[in-house]
Formats: sequence, structure tokens, C-alpha cells
Amino acid sequence: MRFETSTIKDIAKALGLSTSTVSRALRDRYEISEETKKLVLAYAEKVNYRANPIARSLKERRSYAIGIIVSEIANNFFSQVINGIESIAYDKDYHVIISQSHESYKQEKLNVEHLASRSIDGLLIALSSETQDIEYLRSLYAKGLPIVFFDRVPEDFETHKVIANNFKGAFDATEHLILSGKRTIAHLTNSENLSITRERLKGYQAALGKYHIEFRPELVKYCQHGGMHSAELEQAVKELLPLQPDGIFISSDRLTTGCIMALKKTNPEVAHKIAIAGFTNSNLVELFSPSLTSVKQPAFEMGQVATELLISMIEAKRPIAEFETKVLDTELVKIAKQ
Amino acid sequence: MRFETSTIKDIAKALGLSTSTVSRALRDRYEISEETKKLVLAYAEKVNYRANPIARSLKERRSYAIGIIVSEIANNFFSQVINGIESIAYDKDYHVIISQSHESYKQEKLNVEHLASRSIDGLLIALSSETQDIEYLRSLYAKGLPIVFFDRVPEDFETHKVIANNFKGAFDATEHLILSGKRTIAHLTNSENLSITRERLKGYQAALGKYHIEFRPELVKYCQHGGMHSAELEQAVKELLPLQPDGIFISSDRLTTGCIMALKKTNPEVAHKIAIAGFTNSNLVELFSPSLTSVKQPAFEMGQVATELLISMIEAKRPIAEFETKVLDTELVKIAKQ
DNA sequence: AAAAAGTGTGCAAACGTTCCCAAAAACGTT
DNA sequence: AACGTTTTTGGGAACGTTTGCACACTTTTT
Repeated sequence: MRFETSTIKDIAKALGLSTSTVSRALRDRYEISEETKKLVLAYAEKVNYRANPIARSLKERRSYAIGIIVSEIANNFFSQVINGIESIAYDKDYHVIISQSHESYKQEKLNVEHLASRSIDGLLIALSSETQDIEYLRSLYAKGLPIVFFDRVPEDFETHKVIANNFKGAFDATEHLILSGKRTIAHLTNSENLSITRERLKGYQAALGKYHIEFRPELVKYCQHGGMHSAELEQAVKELLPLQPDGIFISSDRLTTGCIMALKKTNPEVAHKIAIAGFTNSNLVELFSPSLTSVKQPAFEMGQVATELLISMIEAKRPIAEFETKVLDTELVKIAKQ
Repeated sequence: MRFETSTIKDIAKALGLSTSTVSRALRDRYEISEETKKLVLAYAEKVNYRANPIARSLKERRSYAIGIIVSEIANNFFSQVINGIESIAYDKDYHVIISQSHESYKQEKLNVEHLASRSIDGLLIALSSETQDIEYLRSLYAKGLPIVFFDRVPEDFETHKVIANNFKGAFDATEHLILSGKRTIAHLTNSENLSITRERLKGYQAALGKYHIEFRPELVKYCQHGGMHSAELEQAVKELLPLQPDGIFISSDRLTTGCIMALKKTNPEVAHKIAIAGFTNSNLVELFSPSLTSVKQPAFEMGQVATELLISMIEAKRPIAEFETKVLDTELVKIAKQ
């Protein structure tokens, strides 16, 4: 059972032309007479000709495909990033292949290598929370695969990167908690491997500093698996509560929802007494109880910018010398307690 | 800037063999001596040879790619289906290309045609809420593109389909509302075009019938855009409230969350007085306020089953005569009011 | 009127595979 | 030793494009 379509050869034969002439007419290249061009285009239209992208890819040695690695598409932040990526990619006639690492280093590496062997033209990646060793990415990059990092980026990798202003986002959220009267503010965050973890921690510390509140390391809890396992979160909450925090600043989407869930499950009586501010792009926060203040990242825009940078790398004639790290502002969405 | 890898030709040259011999050794086909096979495999391993999938696709006239169309990946139901699809596809060495219709017919058609021209081997699709005319799918199907429908399926299309037991899911949810004492139960649902809309309506009616509650058509509100526009939902809620329902049965993921959102926004005082039961696969329902009873679809499994059926169609030697419609059971998750 | 320049077309190779067909090598049988 | 049979290998076409080069024809220049 196979899918049949007409080819350039068919058109050439039908019109008594050579394949090269037909190809040129279709691609509108080189010198070709208006007359034959019209003839070919009309006939192609009639038989509903579609160029075979596989043949084209083979010939041009590129696939017009972009690989994407995120931890999970079920995460609103990432699904919004993907929408941004698609909006640009589609326009420029690339298609995207999405893979999920589920926060696992092994899965991430496997997926990247699978994508690379599928001949993608470039890669957009947000690292998994487990990832420490990016040697495999370096090696692909050295072989000529363009890579742009977004959100979770490595420090020592010379390429384009797109991130949110994590420092400011964290600072604003923490300051908001302080201004609403909280003094014992815990910080629940991701694996220390991640750039976002370090930057957001700094923002948290800076806000405490501004209001002369002592930074207490025991109030900071790291989750190695980014909240993929509920046990991990429950453990963190269990360790945090005896310190009697009156506010928690949480550092990522999955952790924010997971933490509220864990709070409700293990200590429903205190769940409503602790003020929560967290990074999340969930479009359902308005429904949450307890309610929370959220830091929203410009996810769609992040996807767009990253894709533009990647495509510029793919289509660059010469090796790129100057790399950019774009920083996009976050937005603090306060929700009044009901 | 291009990505360079070694090819069969390179190996053949290095080893003083012909490309055909190398190809056979790698694919382990036909008669080939153990000795040369080992030699080739060892060398291939050494240079980290990866077959070029594009060349293979061109030769074999297939892409090992499966197209997926869903309305949105940000919807938990669909992201879970996609995870199910990937789990099977990956195993069988297919990759998937995901497209979103955003509940728009135009976008859906555009995406499908784009995918088809990208030479996918098969298509998995859940129709958009706007879709009425599936002529374009018929035409692709007639040309030999295998298609499997899931969740939102057309009635008059002879192919494999995978759906949830929508009737029973709707029946159970409605019955649950009735058993908890509700008598005026509204039904908020999707576009009438969709199979799921019709089936769930029947389940709702059957439950009412079983308890001798009169079916009142004015209590049923349709949302043409599946809740993509908040205005649509607010309008429906506005029309429903004067009828003083004490319960609402909602027919899809997006609508369920959207409806609660609309209720809270427009009439916060009654939001907690109306019992809600709805189809949703959100993994955040436990956080919602007001809480609700949810009907969960076996999304992951649905993706797996659909993919298995699709791959069987793709790899079938002869045209398939018998088509199946698999029906999977839903699960009712009750949440105690807090 | 001949040479030069410009324009439109076709030929053929190439991209990296797979696989049919034929040739060569190895082996066994009389 | 000559032949037939089996096993292993190589040659080369094909998949559907793109594109450098050559050729033929037309137009312009000298």
C-alpha cells in the first residue's frame, strides 16, 4: 500500500521537456522563458504536483526539520514554547520534531542522538534536570549541528541562548512575599545542575538582602528530579514545615503545582496559611486553591526568538563568530486571596 | 555549515568491498559470509556509521514518520495520547510529527496537507471541533495514505478508530450527580459536529432517563469552538444560570476548566454551590476550587492502540478489508468536597 | 557578413541507499 | 579432472530531485 503522486519526470514526459527545465520552472531559477514556465506551472497545478521533500533533502543534504527537546509537553511552559517555535518554523517552511526527556539524562541523550541520526538541520533544547555531562552535545555541535539552548542552558557552551530574566523574576516574586508581610520564606527549587536554579536562587537571595532578611540555607530545598516524583516533593515539604515558613517561593512549573499538591495531601490544615509564589505558566492558576502568585515566563516569545536564532545559524553561509544570549522579561501575576 | 557523517561508500572504499556487500552486511540480509559481516560491522562501529534515513526513505518510498493532528498539545488529554503514541512509535522505529489544529478546520486541513506533502507514512487524527467536511481526508486516504482516527472520529469513514466509551463515561458522571442529590443538571458540551458530543449527550440523557428526570433541551449548551474563546463559555454560563442548575455535566477537558473559570469570574457566589462533573485528564484537578468529579479517558492507552493499528495498516502487504473500532473504558474520579 | 553576446533548453552526474542480476569463488560429486 | 551446485561478492540501476556544463538558437555588435 503506497502513496502515489506525480513527479517531475512525469511532468517532463507529459510536456515533452527535460526534467531540468521542469525543475527550473518550478523553482523559478535561472533563465527560463515565461512561456514554458507558465506551461509547467499550469500543468503542475492541474496534476496537483508536490515536490518530494525526501528527494530534495537527499540532494540538498538537509532535511528542513528542526529537533526540539523539552522535558515534557504536558507542561504548559513548554507547550507554549513549542507553539512559538512552530509559529516561526512553519513560516520558514521547516517542520519540527518534538522529543521529551521526562527530566532524564539518559532519555535526553537517546532522543538527541536519534534526532541527529534522522538528519535534523538544527536542535532546540532545554536541558533535563538530571543533565550534567553535555559532552555528547559538544560532539554533535563540533560535527556541524547547529544548536540553540533555551530556558535551561549550559554556561560553558558557545552558541546562541534564550532565557528569561530569572534573576528578576525570582527577585520580584520574593519581594512580593516580603511586602505582603512574610519573613520566613522558604525556597523550593530544581536540581542544582540547572542554570535556572542558580539564577533564581540569586534573585531570591537578593530580595531577602534588600529587606535585611537573613538567608537561611536550610530553607532551600532542591529537587533532583524536578518534581517528576511526588515522593521527592512530599519529602521536601516534610522537611520544610517544621521550620514554620510563612511563605514559599517555588522555582518551576512542575514544582509549583507539585508542591501545592503535596501540601494539600500531607498538611491540608496549613496549606492555606502559607503564601505561595512560584514560576508557572499554567493557564489554570486561577482555579487553584490555595491560590498563588505566579511568575510567568514569555514562553511563546522564547520559542520564537530561539527558532529565529537557530534558523539563522542553519542558513548562515559562514561559521558564526558572535553568539547572543537573549534575556526576556518575566511577568508577576498577583492573585488576591479569595 | 553541514553535518558530515560516513556513508556506505566510505566503508566500502576503506574495506575494498562493494557498496552492495556493505549494505547487506549492515542489514543482515541475504547470504553473506560471517567473516565479511563481522569485518564490516566492526568498521562501521569504529567510524560510528549511521545509515542516512533520507536516502533510505527515498529508496524505499516511505519515511518512517507518522503524522499526528490534535487540537492542542497544551491539553493534558492530548499530551497523554501523544505519550502513548510515542511509546509505540519509538519502539518500532518511527518518528512522529505533531501538528495542532487549535480547533480550526482551516488549520487542520492545512496541517494535514502539509504533513502529507512531507511524505508521512500514516496519519493519526482527532478532528477539530469545527470540522464538518472530511472530503480532503477521503481523498488522501483514497490515494493510499493510511489514517486512524482517535477520540473525535467521523461516522462514515471506513478505517480503524479508537475511542473512549463516551456513552458510559457520560452516563456515570451524570448518574453520580443524580446520586448526590442533584436534579437540575445542565450539560455543557462541544460542537455538535463531533462524535464525542453526540455520544456523551446520549449517556447524559440515558442517566436522566434511568432516574425519571425529564430531559430539558434548554439545559444543553453547545460551544462551537470547544472553549477556545472565553467569551463563548461566559455566554453559555450566562444563559445557563437563570435556569438554576444544581449540577453541570461538562463534556470535554478544555470546556471543563474553561467553565469553572467562567463561573468563578462571572458568578463567584454560586460557583461553589453547583456540583460539577466533567471529562478532563488534567493532572491538576486536585488543586481546583471548586472541586469537581472528573471522567478520565485512558489517553495513554488510546495513543498506543491507535498507533498499533496505524502501523499495522502501514506495514500491511495487502489492502485491509476489516476495520476495527476499539472502545476503551473511562474512569470516574470522585473528589470529596473539602 | 561574421563574430560576440545573450537566452533557453537538455544531458548527465550527484545525493546515499537497496536490491536485482550476473559473475566469481568455493565446494562436492561422479 | 570435469562438471554441477551452492555460497559469496560486485556491477549498476533506481528512488526524485538539483545543478554545472554544453549546446543550439536568437539577438546584438563590430
